[in-house]
Amino acid sequence: MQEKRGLGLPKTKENRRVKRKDRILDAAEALFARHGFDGVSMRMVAEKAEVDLALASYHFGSKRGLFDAILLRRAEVLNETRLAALEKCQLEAGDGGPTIEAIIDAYLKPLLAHGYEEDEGWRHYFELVAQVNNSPEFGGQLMTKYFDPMARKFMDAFKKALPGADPESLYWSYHFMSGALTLTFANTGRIDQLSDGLVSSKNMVAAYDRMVPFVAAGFRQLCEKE
Amino acid sequence: MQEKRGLGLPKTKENRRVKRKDRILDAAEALFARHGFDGVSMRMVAEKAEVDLALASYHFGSKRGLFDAILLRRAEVLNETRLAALEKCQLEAGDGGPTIEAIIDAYLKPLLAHGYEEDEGWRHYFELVAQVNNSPEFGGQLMTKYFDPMARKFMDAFKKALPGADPESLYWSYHFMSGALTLTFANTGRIDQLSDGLVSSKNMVAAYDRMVPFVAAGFRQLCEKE
DNA sequence: CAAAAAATTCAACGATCATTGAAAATAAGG
DNA sequence: CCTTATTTTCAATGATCGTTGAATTTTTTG
Repeated sequence: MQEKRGLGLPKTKENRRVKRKDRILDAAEALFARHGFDGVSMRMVAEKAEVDLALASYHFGSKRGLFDAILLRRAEVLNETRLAALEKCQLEAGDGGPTIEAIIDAYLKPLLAHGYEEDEGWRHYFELVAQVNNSPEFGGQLMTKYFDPMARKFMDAFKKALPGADPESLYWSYHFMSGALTLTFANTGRIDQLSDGLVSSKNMVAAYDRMVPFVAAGFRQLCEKE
Repeated sequence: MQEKRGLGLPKTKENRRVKRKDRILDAAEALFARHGFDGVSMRMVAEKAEVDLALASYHFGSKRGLFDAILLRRAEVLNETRLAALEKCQLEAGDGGPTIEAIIDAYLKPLLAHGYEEDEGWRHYFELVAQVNNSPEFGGQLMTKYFDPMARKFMDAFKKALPGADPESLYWSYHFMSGALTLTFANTGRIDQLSDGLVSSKNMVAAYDRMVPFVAAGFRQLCEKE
């Protein structure tokens, strides 16, 4: 009911041309994050994005194509930011290499870097990744597809920081970190209810401040020699 | 294609009457665990359970009713087992109360107790809980509904074992443990791929042996006074 | 400005969805 | 054995699903 095409202020030219694809991505991202792949219909996406039903299929080929485009869009940004943070802390550390805390920090902090508090798009994206990561159907292959090269670089850094560690323990430690991270950013409100409102799941800085030492201690306990 | 009604050996009487409801629950549990609530149709359930399409609606009222029945069925068992393990370790510990490791052990070990390796039903259930736990739509309220009283008893035990700890840190620590646990039991195969097959996500005992010290160290680092 | 290309709309396709009322079959109770 | 209650089947409902071909509009290109 908003405005019919033609009338209303048409804004700038590209505000109507390229913006439609992005509006579809943003709307679908929010919906997939909340309801999962099968809980969202193309009609819901079209309505939320205020575009014609057929337009998403035209731009992305299929519902699955739309889903993949959403995952890819921010994965590229996130991977670059994480790897940049890793290289930065490696350069600063010198020969000895960075500490466990510094590596974990490089892994976690980028999630808060892209204006997490302000940009609901990133919040939706992390909620989506949390669902994908825990999906037995697609979790393994999709996380591998979009995050593996980045994750392997971090694994190498951990190995160097924890010389002589049991490799299996290293991978499990990373896995535990991934699980803690994704549930935290899943924004389910669970911790709010369990703590009777004492803890707010919206306060990601508070969660971040605790996740780094928590995970670091776990890594050390499990992987530190002697 | 198995056997049509009437012919074939009808087994005992109740083997055909009550067993149908259980067959529906088992089939739906496996399907929901893999595809999520919206990824499963009543027809898929009926086909897998080898019953008529209308039977699940008759027994459980609706698709959502079926879903809730699945969650509830094993939640009751799991909560009892966990609380029994908690009380047992509290009795054995005496006045000083149990250690962090003992409490975490009481929380984690019951997942392996119900014949995890043999009983695929429990494996499916944990996969389902992993998805629910990370679902922004239902995660918070469903986990609260089915696991809150048990979780609060464990929180009390943690508080007693870590006197003077910042309450917020305690809740976050529990949250991180929950995330690590659910992702591990989600069985996504992610860790297999990341480690090039070095680590098998099927080896839950290996994961358990590492999760206890990992999480315990995190709790201590974050919540131990001194 | 005209022609070509890209983007958008419209209408419809066949398939599948969850649910249900009525009929049929089975089990339980007297 | 007869009656009643429960369970199971059957058939159909209206709704919604993802996708698509053709028509129309808008943008780009020459």
